[in-house]
Amino acid sequence: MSEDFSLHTVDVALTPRQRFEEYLQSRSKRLTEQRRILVDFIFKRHDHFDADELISALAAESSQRKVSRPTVYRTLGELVEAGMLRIIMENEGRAVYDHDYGYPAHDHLHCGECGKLIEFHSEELARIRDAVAAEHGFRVASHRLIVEGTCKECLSAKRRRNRKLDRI
Amino acid sequence: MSEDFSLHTVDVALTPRQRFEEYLQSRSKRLTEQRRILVDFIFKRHDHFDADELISALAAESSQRKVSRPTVYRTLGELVEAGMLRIIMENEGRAVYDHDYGYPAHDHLHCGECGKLIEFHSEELARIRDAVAAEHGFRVASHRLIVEGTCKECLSAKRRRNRKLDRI
DNA sequence: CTTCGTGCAAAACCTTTGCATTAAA
DNA sequence: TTTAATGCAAAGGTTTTGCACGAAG
Repeated sequence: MSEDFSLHTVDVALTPRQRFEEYLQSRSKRLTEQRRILVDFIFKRHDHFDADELISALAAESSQRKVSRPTVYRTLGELVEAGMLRIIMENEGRAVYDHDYGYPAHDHLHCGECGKLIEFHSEELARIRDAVAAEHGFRVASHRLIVEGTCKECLSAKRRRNRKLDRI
Repeated sequence: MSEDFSLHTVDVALTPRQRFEEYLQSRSKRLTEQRRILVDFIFKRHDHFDADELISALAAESSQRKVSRPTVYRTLGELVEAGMLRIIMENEGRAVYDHDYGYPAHDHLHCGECGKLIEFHSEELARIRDAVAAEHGFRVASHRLIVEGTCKECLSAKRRRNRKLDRI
């Protein structure tokens, strides 16, 4: 049983880089320059991204030495294994990654008009999830919830358009 | 506003094939032999599948005339557009489809050990989803929730293995 | 030194598309 | 008879892999 909680009892005071180092050491993997660049870059700010966006953004930072595409993919996989990133959805065939470390658990509202992702957190949701799982004797590791729809801004824009049409 | 409810007020008494015919007619599309084979085959029983499994299963039914791979993909897209199928997850790069017609709304527990998908329904969940969306002025179209973890059977198997190890 | 990681190019893989042919309506 | 749909083959686009070289421990 104890190993099942180990993922959740990591020291949250560690920086992402330190956390990643810890993971790498535990697997006898090496902290290379490329992995260092990537973990620092990815956790510099909180946002959602896909592999291509990451590679472009990295290339834009001329100060950074470039990291090859295969290495980016390999490192993304390691960060997911380490529990530091998670894939929240597939957008047009590309996996969209989200921070899963140093940031509170959350889910997303996804606007189908503008593509925006709005984060929210609900304790109640976790409670229901656990209750349902318990009914089935299922042990929860995590969950992924995306609510599809239209955001406030796009709804307003639509209403404006409709009002205009009404007047014609 | 009225158009926003139209998707939910379709006549549920229609068979999947009839429902699909209705959709096709509304778009001036034709009810071809291939589309008939596919809609009948897919809705013959309720389960989750990916394009490849569907093609194999169809090929196994020697009685059925075969449908080409591109046509299968095209028809799956149409059934999704018609609101009769939905993609619940990506499994190893392949889109996993689930019935979204003639079957009550539901979400899934996904066992990471055996890959099983367990369905459940929760009114409370929909309530929370709507409350959160309302807080953000977001209009909900649908949602996708997957709870990852380990199912009862795989937990038992694991416990058996552990007990054995303990005795050594 | 030994082993692991990187970069390059090529491959793998699911899904989509162009086009000539076939079949709905 | 007109227009949409199919099947084939080939292309698309993301992600993965084989392998020789380079770097970490």
